[in-house]
Amino acid sequence: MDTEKQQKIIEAAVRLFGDKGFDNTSTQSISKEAGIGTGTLFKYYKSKEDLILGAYLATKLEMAQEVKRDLDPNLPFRELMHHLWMKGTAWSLEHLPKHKFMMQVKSSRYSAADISEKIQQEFLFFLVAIKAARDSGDIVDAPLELIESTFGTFYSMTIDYITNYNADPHSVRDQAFDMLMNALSPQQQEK
Amino acid sequence: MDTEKQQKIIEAAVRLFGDKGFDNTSTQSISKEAGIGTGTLFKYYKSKEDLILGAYLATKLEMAQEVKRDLDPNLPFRELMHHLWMKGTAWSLEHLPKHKFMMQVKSSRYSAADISEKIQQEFLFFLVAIKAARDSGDIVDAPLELIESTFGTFYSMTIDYITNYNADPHSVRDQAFDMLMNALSPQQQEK
DNA sequence: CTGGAAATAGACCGATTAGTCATTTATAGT
DNA sequence: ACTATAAATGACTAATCGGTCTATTTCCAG
Repeated sequence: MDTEKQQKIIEAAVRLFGDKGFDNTSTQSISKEAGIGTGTLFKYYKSKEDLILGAYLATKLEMAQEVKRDLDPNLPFRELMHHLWMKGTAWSLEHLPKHKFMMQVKSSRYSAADISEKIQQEFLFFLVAIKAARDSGDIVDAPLELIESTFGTFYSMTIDYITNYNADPHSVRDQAFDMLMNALSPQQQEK
Repeated sequence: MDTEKQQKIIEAAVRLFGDKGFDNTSTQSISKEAGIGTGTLFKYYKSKEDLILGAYLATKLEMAQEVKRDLDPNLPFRELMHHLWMKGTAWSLEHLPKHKFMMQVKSSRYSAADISEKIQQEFLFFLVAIKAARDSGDIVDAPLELIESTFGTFYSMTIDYITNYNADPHSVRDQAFDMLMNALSPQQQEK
């Protein structure tokens, strides 16, 4: 197996998938873009679904690595989130096709237990930090997964907004982060 | 043109699309589900894309009507949002296939200027209310469309969370609303 | 240089699709 | 009852798809 060729395949697939969607991207066009034969593609990935999930895992790991660089997991919650937010938005805006591709996979019917698990592993520290912050009353007392989803939806909304409206990345990124932190702030006892 | 038959088509299309996605739903299966011939479908909608957009508009208008029932547009911002939130979540949870279908259209390549405009018209009061609240300092001073997107993403996240985790709709709906209002609250001058 | 194994290519296959069109069926006016 | 018009039908078509298979090229050990 030629890992360099495999890299070419993934790059081509992510680019085309991200651009035109899974169902409008034929395996033929991917192999052509990667500069290989149709049959060769299926030696590396036994099906289109396999390719999608393989590319997803590779891309997600690539992003995770970048986002976790120089990260001190013992930082206070807000600083930890801020680090992830800044590194994450920068990476996504620099690699928009990859970002779009990953968003597509998330909202698609494609998923595989082993891949989801590997990714969850990679972001385990994130869940742990949320739990710690919640238990110590630093953030809202809501289900962990709801808090996680809030982060995720805010994140993709922000990237979408910046790209769709050609908005200034810095100001939107900062403002959205403040809004996110407000959303997660402990609810005041009211009325 | 038989509007009753058209209704049947839309219902069948929304159900199937919402369930299996556009690209895994053939026009044949839609016409079969609607109890009509393949050719008839294309008398009512000149293409599959036309059908998708037509069904989208019809479903969106149906939801808008329900959500705006008994709505006093002069309510204070928070109460107005609360009304929309309660009516909206109730409708979406009662009509999950329709909700899923609309989410799919939003994140798809399908869009048409005239349809987007009609829908925008229908929710104009919403933008106006946001603008008024922002101008009077009741909520965060952010771009209108960013505030609107925040509402939208919170909304779909909440529906997704409730359905995916079989969570208690009432408590999640209420908690998410509080988080949303916190996100939109005016940022305090800091540091 | 040689031979055999591994990697590659792309023509090809069966299946499926959106959309068409000749034909049949229903409707309505006289 | 008859005819003209409109509506409905589903077999059909051309194109495209994911995936296979065999002929060919590449590679390297001896």
